[in-house]
Amino acid sequence: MQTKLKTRLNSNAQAVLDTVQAAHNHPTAQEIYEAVKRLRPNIGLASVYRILHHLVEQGSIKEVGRSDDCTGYDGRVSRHDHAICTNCGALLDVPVDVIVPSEALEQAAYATGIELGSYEVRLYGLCTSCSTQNN
Amino acid sequence: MQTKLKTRLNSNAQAVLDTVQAAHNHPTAQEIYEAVKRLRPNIGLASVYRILHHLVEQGSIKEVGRSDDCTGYDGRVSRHDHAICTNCGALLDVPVDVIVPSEALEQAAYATGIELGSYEVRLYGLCTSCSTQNN
DNA sequence: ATGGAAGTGAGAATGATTATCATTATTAGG
DNA sequence: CCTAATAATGATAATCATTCTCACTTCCAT
Repeated sequence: MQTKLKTRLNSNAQAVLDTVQAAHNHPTAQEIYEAVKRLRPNIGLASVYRILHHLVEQGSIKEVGRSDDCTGYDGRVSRHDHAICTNCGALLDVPVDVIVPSEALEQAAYATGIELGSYEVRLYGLCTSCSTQNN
Repeated sequence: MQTKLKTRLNSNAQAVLDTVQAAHNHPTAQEIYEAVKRLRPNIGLASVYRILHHLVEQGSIKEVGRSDDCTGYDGRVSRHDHAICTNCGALLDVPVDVIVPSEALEQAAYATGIELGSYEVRLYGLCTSCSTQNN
């Protein structure tokens, strides 16, 4: 059975949330663990995972898939798009909204039978450093 | 060092490619392995993984992230969009193209510094079966 | 045939994530 | 202030997809 955290965050959970929100990249659980340990040296990796799941379930943070096999976490929960480097796998936030015409969204949702909640645009290409260095 | 397969596919690689292309869902390496074993009973899981990587590198198939932690493979390599159920994690192909205005794409690419190659729209919401069963 | 390169399958190793469990904090009553 | 119920914790083991290793086979070109 899963442990059910209370609504009010305790210090460990708060430290994890702060760390994720402060991060600009999309840190892995390991990276978050290492960062949080500076504030709360006794925290265990298992707790970090537990807290991250809870925060995701709450909607306070979001999961993002990464090119390597591990999961990244994102403190930016509002709708936004991503750019993904097809060479190095970097995952970047797009700082402007990519607007998709609502008719196109509705038509696609209808065609799949899905009850549309939100959407995301993913841009694939070469990031700055990968397109610069010719390899 | 990685093994370098020749351009012409041998029987194992051909069987894997056929299986992925025949699949309508987005099968995992395990599922592909089990399906291919019916045609080539002696094939090993490691070979399936090797061949899948090779086919991806060739551009004959594509990887897709899945909600569970494993990777799915897609025989449909042309540009298309996906619908993802936020409840059960199902990943569906969108049978129509979701057109994003090219100005929006270019602006976003410029803002991130990425050299744009392609893009994908992801629709999030409840799939038919999940929205029907009220849970 | 034959020699080398490519490809193979079995099983071990890896590494992220999850489960287990005894211990410690926290809370609500009394 | 006790105290008992409950929630949370950290260490560790277990899980599971994927990758690595390596001896063995296949496949050509000579």
